[in-house]
Amino acid sequence: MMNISKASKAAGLPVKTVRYYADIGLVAAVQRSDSGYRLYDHTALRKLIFVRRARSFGFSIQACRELLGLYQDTDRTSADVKRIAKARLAEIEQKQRELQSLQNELSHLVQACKGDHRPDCPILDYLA
Amino acid sequence: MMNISKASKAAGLPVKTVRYYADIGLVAAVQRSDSGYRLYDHTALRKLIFVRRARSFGFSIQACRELLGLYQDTDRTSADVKRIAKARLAEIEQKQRELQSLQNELSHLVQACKGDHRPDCPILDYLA
DNA sequence: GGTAGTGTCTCCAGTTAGTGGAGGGTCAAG
DNA sequence: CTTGACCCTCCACTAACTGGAGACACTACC
Repeated sequence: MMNISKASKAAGLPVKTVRYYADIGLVAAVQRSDSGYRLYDHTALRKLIFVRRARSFGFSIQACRELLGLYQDTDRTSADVKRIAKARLAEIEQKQRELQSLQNELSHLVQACKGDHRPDCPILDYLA
Repeated sequence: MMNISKASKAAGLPVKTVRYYADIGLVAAVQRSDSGYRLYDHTALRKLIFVRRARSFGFSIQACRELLGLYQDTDRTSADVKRIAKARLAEIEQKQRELQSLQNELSHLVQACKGDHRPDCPILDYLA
């Protein structure tokens, strides 16, 4: 069991955000210490990490709830799990394609630049 | 020249958002019609598309301003352009790595599921 | 020329997902 | 037993939209 700052460091999230996720019932602390401190275990930590990654790609809190639900709701049929996961996977793949094209555009920009002290950069005409 | 709804459709953004970007001076309309309608051209459209993609990967409006600035500020030295673009490129590459690992996790989930009507799914124990 | 329907305008209020800070209790070291 | 780092709650604020009201504009058909 670890307290909130250790969990937040390990998850790569601000303490404030971890507390917020607990408040809205997204990732609850496993329990409270006698003095009221939130306590997290390995499982809760994994959920925090999962949420951080999912959030960083624009999945909404609601979508994160659904994704976490995949792991937890034992009343769901296997087919339900698969359907939801597949839909998200398609979104991820779409994001990956768009990210690739963003990367291409920027790396083209970087390579086209001589990187010297003159203000001319071939790409400056690109949108002109 | 096209009006706002045509530009927004072509850019894949809601009209409201395009108007918002104009309001905050991120992507201005090229001009107004006699009746006050915002008018966009090909260049403005490219900017809208660029912003949509950048935003969808968590670049802030401020970061988008900087990225668009790369193309437009002819007072910038080539070295400045390169430095800023490189920093963003590193961020993009980091996002791509994280996206990959998110995809792995989900596609593992999908493949582990038989997709039948029973509630058991091998992954349900993953976080239990 | 009139009017229905859609598009556009501004302005203001609400939402999502946090973030900052005040005010106050807790714990471990010296 | 005090000092510094940590934790708590609560409330206000921010970023980036999003929805809706009220009003003007444009197209198209009668």
